[in-house]
Amino acid sequence: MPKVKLFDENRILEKAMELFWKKGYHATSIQDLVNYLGLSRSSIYDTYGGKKELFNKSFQLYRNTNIKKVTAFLEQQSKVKIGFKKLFEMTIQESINDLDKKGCFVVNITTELIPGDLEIQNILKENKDAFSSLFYEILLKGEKSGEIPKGKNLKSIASLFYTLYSGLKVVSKIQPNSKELSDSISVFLILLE
Amino acid sequence: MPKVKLFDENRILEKAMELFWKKGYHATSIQDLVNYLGLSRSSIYDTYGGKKELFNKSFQLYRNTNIKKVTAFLEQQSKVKIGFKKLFEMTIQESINDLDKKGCFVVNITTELIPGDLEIQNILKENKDAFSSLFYEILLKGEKSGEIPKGKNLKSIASLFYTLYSGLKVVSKIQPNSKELSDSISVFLILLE
DNA sequence: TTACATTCGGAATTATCGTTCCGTATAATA
DNA sequence: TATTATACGGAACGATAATTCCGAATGTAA
Repeated sequence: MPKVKLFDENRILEKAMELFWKKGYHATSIQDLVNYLGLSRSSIYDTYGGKKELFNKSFQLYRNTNIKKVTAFLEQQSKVKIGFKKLFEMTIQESINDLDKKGCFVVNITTELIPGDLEIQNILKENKDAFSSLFYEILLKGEKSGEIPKGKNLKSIASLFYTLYSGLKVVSKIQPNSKELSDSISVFLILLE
Repeated sequence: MPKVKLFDENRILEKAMELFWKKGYHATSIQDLVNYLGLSRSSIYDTYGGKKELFNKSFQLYRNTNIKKVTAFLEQQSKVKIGFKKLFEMTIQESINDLDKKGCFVVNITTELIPGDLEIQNILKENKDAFSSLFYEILLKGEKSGEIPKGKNLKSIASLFYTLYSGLKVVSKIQPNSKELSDSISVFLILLE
């Protein structure tokens, strides 16, 4: 009967995610994965399929984790505007703490695999829509509660949030400067006043 | 005495720039370059050094072209706020026209080669500073002329412009939507009012 | 204890990578 | 016209890519 797996499939998937996140898809070789995961080639192929399959699973894990994290964070905030402010401040702080300068896995993959990978492109579209919708719902809540003045184009602001978030994650790779980024966010959030 | 070069070194450099721009650094092989440039391996190596050297020269050409283009564009505008609006609209239109979905070479390389390439990281920092300074000078001009109300944090707005531009170039790769992006920019530019 | 399905590590395989080398073709000079 | 430095194309090179294969190790069920 089958010998039981000697490693935790999900724990290993997390590690694969870290490596693809840091190095990107093309620059990560199977040898890199063997070294980093501590698994042999055959175990990787037997368990996950191949490089692309392992990548897809890692990337899915990242997206699932992220949308859940952000959703939970925003929904537990009592004040909408402060919630978004905290979210952006958190994003900045994460970039500063990330000595590896990994940036955002989604942003990195957007620029690396488009054009050329239509499957990923569709996934990225879904991901963007999920975040835009989340932002929009929260903004709407703020409008209804009177926190955000009526008459604002909330759809555009939601879209703008995603765009700005992506930009932050690019710029943070170059040299994350806490004051510069925080001040920018403060200026930006005047749009909700 | 030396046979004269049969190809235009700069024209070939432009083509190399196109290919690295579209495919990124790692995903572009020498064979890809041989096919796309119409040159043999030895000609590439004799003329440009190697893959990295050719890439560096291509990337430099892109940055030089871009900063000059944007500088000239903004300086020839009589009205500062309309100038920025036109600049962003132009950026959106370029993304829509770009069926290759190349995005921005600088943004693509930022996410692909950081972390891992300190030389490029420094170049990217210089490039960001050049654009931020340009934006700031133009904003200052608008403030002095009375077009932009006094009391705004122009340094932060300049930095925000660069961040937003980067975000636009990421999001545009997924699915450039003229109305969605234009509306976002309109909302964003309320910050100058 | 025995049987055996499955995991594992590492060698083997095939393809492609970046780079170098070399014989031939070329065109400006003497 | 003869000379010759250089550009050129393509073969060759060693390194590394992704993937497959296989024998030894493993641990559960009979």
